[in-house]
Amino acid sequence: MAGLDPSLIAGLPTFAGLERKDLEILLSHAQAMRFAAGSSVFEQEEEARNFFVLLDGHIRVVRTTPDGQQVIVRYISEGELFGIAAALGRTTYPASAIAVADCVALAWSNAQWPELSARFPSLGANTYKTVGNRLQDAHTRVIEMSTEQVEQRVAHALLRLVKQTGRQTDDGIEIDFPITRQDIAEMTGATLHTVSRLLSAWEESGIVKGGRKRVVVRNPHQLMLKAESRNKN
Amino acid sequence: MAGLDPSLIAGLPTFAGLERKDLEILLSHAQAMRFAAGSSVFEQEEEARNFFVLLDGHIRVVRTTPDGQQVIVRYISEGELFGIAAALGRTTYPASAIAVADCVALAWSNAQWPELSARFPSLGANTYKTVGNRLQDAHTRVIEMSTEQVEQRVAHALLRLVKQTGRQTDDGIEIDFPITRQDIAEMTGATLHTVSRLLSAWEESGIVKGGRKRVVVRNPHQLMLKAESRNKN
DNA sequence: CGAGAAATTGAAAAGATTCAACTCTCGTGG
DNA sequence: CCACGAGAGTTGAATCTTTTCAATTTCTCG
Repeated sequence: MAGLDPSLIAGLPTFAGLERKDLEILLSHAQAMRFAAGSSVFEQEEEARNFFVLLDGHIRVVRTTPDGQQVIVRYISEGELFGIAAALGRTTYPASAIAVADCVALAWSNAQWPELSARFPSLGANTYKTVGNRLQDAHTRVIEMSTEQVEQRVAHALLRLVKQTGRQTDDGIEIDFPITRQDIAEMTGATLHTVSRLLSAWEESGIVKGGRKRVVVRNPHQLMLKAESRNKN
Repeated sequence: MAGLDPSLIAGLPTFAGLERKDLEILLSHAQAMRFAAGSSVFEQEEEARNFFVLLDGHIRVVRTTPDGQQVIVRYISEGELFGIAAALGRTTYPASAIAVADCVALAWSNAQWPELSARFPSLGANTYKTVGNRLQDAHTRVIEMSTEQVEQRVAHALLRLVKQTGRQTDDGIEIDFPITRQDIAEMTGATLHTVSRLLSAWEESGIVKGGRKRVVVRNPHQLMLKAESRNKN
């Protein structure tokens, strides 16, 4: 048993305020796991056994309605916590998590949460701060869906993705994982048709560049304008 | 200083698992406050000084967009926590809270949260469970807004209000505080016109009974049908 | 190279909003 | 005590955004 290296997680906000020694203790309880692109990390309604930190890759969190419609709750990127049902007193996962690229994650048993969070108060504080941000995000999304048109919502969603996972390329900033029009539709409460039309129009005016499962934002500033004003530009 | 009676809060889920003695300690740190109907408890963006438990009355939590549009985040009823920014590491309130009826609440200083939650672990656990439920609620709302039509969303919103604050009357179950069509619109991302038309239609078929700032649900079962199926009944 | 997934795009239809006018209700002040 | 005025609610008609339906095209991966 070689043990995991503390440098893996030392820089992450989740573990801010912890000593090197604490990190080693934490890691001694963790298990590294790999997930191939397209595979499921956990399923909605399943009994929550673990909580995770994503070390590499991208994960899509999806909730499915009783009648089979899917809504993308969020994308998780490197360094983020996910599957933290335990910290919120839940025994099942409220959504499914699917690897959209090959992923590496650290997993802790949920049974250890009370002990770990008590032993390392900053871990608890950091986690709850994350929860607070997610609650905030969810409300922001409710508000966007209430007050904005599809065009603005799609623009906002792209901007968020770019901010979260954008990778600079010659063409502009590319979203760093495969994403379909259907995915964007499921993030924004639109249909893939409407999203496709919007992206086509934006490509026309040089704001974005599309591709199969690819989106590159060439002109973030113009996209921001689309996101802000309810008037057509 | 007479001190507050533990029986005030003894039955509330938030304080489950605490001894009478603990409750007394907690109450010794709390301050009772009254808010007249229509008055503000705290404002969005304001520095978060306190967190609260509502003992009596009803509170509307509202977020306002930069361009002045309002969205109702939730209604708080008797026994519920609100303004719990501190537990999530926030220093400002993310929304405003307005008393929709005369209210009595207990307030604790946010500065005391770390101490209190450390001293009474079940208080912490209960609080985070509440947070988990609210996160869940917010996601549910995102999903509703993504996948449902206005009619279904309004039906769901009414059913939730009835469940949360319904009061049995001769006519049916009445929502226990003054609520306008505009309010319902702000909860569902619709316009007051559409809400008014829906309620008129439902009144026609005997499902609800309206009034100035009043809604009575006469036939919850039929309303559930409206909430479920995307087909017109 | 072929097949299936992903994307595009036109046309028709539907749902909800916007605009506008009008009515009702209730609390207040003369 | 009653009238009045503002807030709340209703409803028709026009308009607009988005969806739905349908037909094609394009891509890429095995």
